Amino acid sequence: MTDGLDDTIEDRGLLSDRIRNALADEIATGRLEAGAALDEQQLADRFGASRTPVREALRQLAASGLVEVRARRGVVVARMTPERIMDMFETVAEIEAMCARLATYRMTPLERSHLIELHDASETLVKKGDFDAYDTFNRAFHEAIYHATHNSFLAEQAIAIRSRLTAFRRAQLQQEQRLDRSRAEHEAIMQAIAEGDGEMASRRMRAHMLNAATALRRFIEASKLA
Amino acid sequence: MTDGLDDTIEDRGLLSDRIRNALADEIATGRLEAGAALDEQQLADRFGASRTPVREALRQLAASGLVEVRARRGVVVARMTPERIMDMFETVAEIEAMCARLATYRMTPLERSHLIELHDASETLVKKGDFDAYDTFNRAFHEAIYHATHNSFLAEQAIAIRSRLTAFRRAQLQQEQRLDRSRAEHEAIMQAIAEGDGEMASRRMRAHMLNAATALRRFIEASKLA
DNA sequence: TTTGCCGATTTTGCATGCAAATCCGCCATC
DNA sequence: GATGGCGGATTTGCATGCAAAATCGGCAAA
Repeated sequence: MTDGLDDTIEDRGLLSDRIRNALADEIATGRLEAGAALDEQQLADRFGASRTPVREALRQLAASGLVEVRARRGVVVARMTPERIMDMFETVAEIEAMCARLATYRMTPLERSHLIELHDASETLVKKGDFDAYDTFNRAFHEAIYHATHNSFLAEQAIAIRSRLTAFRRAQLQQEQRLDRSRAEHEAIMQAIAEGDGEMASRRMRAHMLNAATALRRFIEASKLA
Repeated sequence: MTDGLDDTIEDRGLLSDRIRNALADEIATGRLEAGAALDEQQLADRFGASRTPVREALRQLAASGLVEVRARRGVVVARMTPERIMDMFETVAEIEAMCARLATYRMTPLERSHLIELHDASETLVKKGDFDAYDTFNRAFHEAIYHATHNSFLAEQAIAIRSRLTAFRRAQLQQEQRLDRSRAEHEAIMQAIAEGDGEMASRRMRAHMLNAATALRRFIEASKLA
C-alpha cells in the first residue's frame, strides 16, 4: 500500500528493510508464487544492492514464515498447502473471536463510537462494489477491535498473523456476494458488541472468519477446475 | 534443552542459527537482561565468529520480538514493562484456553492416553519438588495439547508465543506451593477433557494460566521490595 | 552554570572476496 | 539402458573492508 512511496520518497530507511517489505508484498500478493527459488545474487541485482542486505531480508522473511531456508540449499517461497491455509484461517478465526470477546468487555465509549462510524461508512463501499476500498476498511475495522482489547501484545500478534493471510483474504473477497455478506456479518457482530454480549460477539466473529475461509475454499476449488 | 549439545556435537549447523539460539536462550532465561546493549563486534568475539552471522542472528531475534533494533543505533534486549508481561500472559492464557477447547473435541484416543500418561508421571516430580524437571514436563504437557488441536499452524504459534515467556514462567514456578497447585489445575483440566467438555477445559486452562500470571506478579512485587 | 556546536571515535550498514558445500552434467561401469 | 561416481560450475555462508551515521567529549559563548 505504501509501496509507491517506499520506492520514491523513502530512500532513507534501511535497505534490507525496504527489500524485505518489497518481497513480503510480492509474496503476499502472489506475484512471487509458492516454491519459487529466491537467488541472492539475482535479487541483489534486481534491487541494485549487494547480497548482504538481501540475505538479511530473506532471513527476516523466514522468521515470519513467508519463505523457507534450507541450509546451503537456498531460499524458496513457502509452499502453502490447502490444509495449512485452512489451519491458518482457523487460527485467525479463533484469535479474532477472542479479540471480539475481550474488546466487547473492555472498549471505551470513544472506541465503540469509532467502530460504529467505521462500520457505517462501509455501506457505500459495498454499494459501489469497491473491493480495494472495502479491503482497506475491513482491515481498519478488525484492527480497531484488536486495539479495543487494550492488550497491545495481543493486538500485535493478531496483526502479524492476519498479515500472513492478506493475499488469500483479498482473493476471497471477490467471491460473489461476499462483500454484502461480509458487511452483514459485521453488522451482527456490532449488535452483539452494542449489547455487551462478548460471548455472542465472539461466536459471530468466528463464524464471520470461517465464512471467509469457506468462500476462499470455494475460490480455490473453482481455480483448480479452470 | 539441547543447548549442551549445540555447543559440542552440533558444529555443523549454520553458525548464525547457533548464535541465534544461544542468544535467544540467554534472553529467555534472563542471563541477558532487558535493555542490555548487544554490540555486534563484542558478540562476534565472544562466539569466535565475524560480525556477519551475528548480525543475521540479531535480525532474526528482532523478528521474533526478543530484541529491538533501532536503525543505526544498535540492538538492545527488548524492554519488558510489567504491563507488557501481563499482556503477554493474558494472550498466552487465551491461546492456551483456545487450544484446550479444540483439543478436547479433536484429540484421538491415543493422544488422550499419552496426555494422561504425562500427567500421571508428573506426580513424583511434584513430590520431589524438582522445579527443572517439572518445568520440562509442563512444557511437554502443554505442547501435547497444542498438537492435539490437529492444527499445526496454531501449534506453532502457541509454541512461539509461549517460548517468549520462558523466563517468567520458570520464575513463577518457584513460588511457594505453586508446583502443587499447578498440578492440581492440570488435574482439573484433564477431568474436563476426559468428560469431553471443551468449554470447561478452556475455562480451566485460562484460569490455570492466569493463576500462573498472578503468581508471577506476586513474585515481581516481592522482588521489588527486596 | 548552562547551552550549543564541532570534531574524534565508535558502531552500524553495505560491498566485496573467498572457501566450502551443493548441484549438474558427463563418462565409465555394470 | 541404467546406475554410480567424478569434476566443474554455481551458490551459499562467512570474513573483512570501507563509508556513513550516531555518540561522546571538550570547548566556546550566552
